[in-house]
Amino acid sequence: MTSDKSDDARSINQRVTIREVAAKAEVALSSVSRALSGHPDVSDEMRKRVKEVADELGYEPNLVAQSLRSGVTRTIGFVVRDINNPMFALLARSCEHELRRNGYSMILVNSDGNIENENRNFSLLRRRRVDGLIASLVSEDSPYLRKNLAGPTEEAARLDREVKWVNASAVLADHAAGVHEAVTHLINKGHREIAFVTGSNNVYPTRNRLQGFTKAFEDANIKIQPDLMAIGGFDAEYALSHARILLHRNPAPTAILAGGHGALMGISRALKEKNLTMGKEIAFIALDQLPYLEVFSDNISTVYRDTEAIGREAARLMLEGIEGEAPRVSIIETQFIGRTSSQGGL
Amino acid sequence: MTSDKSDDARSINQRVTIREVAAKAEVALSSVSRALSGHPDVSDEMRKRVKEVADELGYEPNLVAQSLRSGVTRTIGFVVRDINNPMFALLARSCEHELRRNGYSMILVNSDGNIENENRNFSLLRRRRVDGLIASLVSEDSPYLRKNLAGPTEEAARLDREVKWVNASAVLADHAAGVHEAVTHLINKGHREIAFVTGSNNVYPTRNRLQGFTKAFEDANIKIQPDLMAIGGFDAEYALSHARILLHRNPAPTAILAGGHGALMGISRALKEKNLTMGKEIAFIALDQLPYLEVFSDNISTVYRDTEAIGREAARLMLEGIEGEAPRVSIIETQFIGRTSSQGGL
DNA sequence: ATCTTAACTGGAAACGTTTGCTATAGGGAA
DNA sequence: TTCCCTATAGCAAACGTTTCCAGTTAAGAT
Repeated sequence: MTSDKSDDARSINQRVTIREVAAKAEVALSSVSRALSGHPDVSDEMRKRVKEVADELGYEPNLVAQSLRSGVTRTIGFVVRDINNPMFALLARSCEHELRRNGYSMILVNSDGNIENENRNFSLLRRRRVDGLIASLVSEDSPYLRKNLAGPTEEAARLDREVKWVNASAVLADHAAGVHEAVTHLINKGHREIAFVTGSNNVYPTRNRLQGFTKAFEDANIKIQPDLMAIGGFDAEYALSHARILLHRNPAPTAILAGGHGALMGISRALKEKNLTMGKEIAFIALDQLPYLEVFSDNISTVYRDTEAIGREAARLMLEGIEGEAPRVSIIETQFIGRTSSQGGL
Repeated sequence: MTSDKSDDARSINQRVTIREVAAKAEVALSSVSRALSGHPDVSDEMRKRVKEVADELGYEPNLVAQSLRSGVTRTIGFVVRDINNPMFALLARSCEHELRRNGYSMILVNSDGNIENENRNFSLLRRRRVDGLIASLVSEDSPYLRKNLAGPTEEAARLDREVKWVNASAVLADHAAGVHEAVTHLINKGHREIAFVTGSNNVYPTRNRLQGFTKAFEDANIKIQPDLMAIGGFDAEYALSHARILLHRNPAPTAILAGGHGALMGISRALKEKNLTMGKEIAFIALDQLPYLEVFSDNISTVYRDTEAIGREAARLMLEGIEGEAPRVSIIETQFIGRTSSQGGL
């Protein structure tokens, strides 16, 4: 409870600066800077002396001043579409880890699915002079995008988004492949009434999944039934209301696909309402391996992608870009993992 | 002296500074600064003119320079014990939201349960001159704590940790109350062999839960059985191996408590191995309302606390502290929520 | 012995803001 | 008229670094 006076005056007052180190070591400011930053033009003697004094005084360089002078903040902004999706937590985590391993910090901001928020977030991060932006955009046709992605001063990397006119790095998952696999699996088992609930198609993952979905039908020479597709909302409410409608259809769907976290939540609630069990009365596949599924719902068939790899890869692309390398696009593969929830339904 | 060439280069590559705004508006630097920062000593005419020019040039203030000059970064560091625990994701999210609402950014760093990492994280954030630190410490007796929490220059707030000798704000959950309620519930139903798997007691939540646990036995005048308590590890592996041992005990436990995310994972795996179903052969209670439980495992009895409120409250304490108010401790209540998993077992 | 060079070291000017101080103009009071 | 405010505006000095440039010294080359 009692604050200690045991430390010297320094800890009560301001922080130690390079100037004080220089004074105590009786050398020039510039020498301290060079000694501490590993500059070659410093004698061993000098480096040793300065380091000793710096340690003794508990000197900790001011990154703010360093940034101002050097023009580099060693900070990356991470703009996330909607952090309610636990997928993003995982992504952010692995990305932060990789960045910090390379001496960068990450500032994470959440757009809450709102374009205006997203724009404000970009602006904030730009004012903070981050060295780079990693973004999972709310929409690929926001009116602010041009301003926010075409900035000349910082690197940009997109997470699972296509923006044709901007030449920045991106990590894209090959959703289509996994979805194709999953749907083909269902078709082969005899399913014809396959429902699909997903977010809006103003972002790449939705469009890409739809491609996989329709291609599977085409390849099987089966006509797709548009009224079994609910495309438009990422939230559980959208999914719940549309799943209800789909389940009342005649003929009822024998299988149902959830295009992400919100869809998964909404659909599972709708199924519970009608007392339908996944893998029994209806086949179910989650088109994303949400992290919480590992814990309890290990019966759920999913389209898997290595989310941590995506975060790590995004960080790598970012660092490469900062190093001056040309932007590139990295594709992460996906894979259907059949478990019991995709059985039954027929 | 810089040449025309470099001036050109600057206007293409570099960002607009206050100096360029001043030049174009034909006023002094200081006037631009005052006009844009809302300083009172500025005529309406001046403010209007400056704002117009600033907008026209797309001026965005350099927060790095502002920070250096003003000594304030409007950034809070959030040091999290182990981000693998989904609890922390939720916490961080609500905290970030509240901070940003008040004009602050958050830098989140993960200690991975390691004291050395934690120390490095503190050091990094201090070098970044954050205005405050919010920390869920790895341990309450780390040797680095004195250095890291007693800093004179930034505010500190603790998340669910007791450190008696430091006078900083804290948010503490009243785990004991909820656990007491839960255990009393079990005792009243006739349980006597109640097992408890939890993390190590070098942090407050473990100790506090233990208090509630033992008090419930005392109040019921029943002797506690120490060999039913596994205290020591936060990870699922620890919980798994100790749950196995506990389940082989004779007499076998009729109920089992999980003291957090890792314990929950480990125990549920151990139960599955022995083909025991929660709520049937054995009663089960999670001493934390992990966020993923809402999605699928809505049958699990828990001790609930409002995690988002904790994050929000931490942010508030931080902001209060920055405003100059005295540190204070905020208690969040907990509550036993009985569902089907805590039935059976007898 | 003198010149060159190499290996440092120190001084001072940036980086982009904020802010204390001083200067000016115009208006009201004396 | 003279004097003193008040309301603005501008100048210049910080903030804590890095880095360019110019010295200094000692050693090697001639």
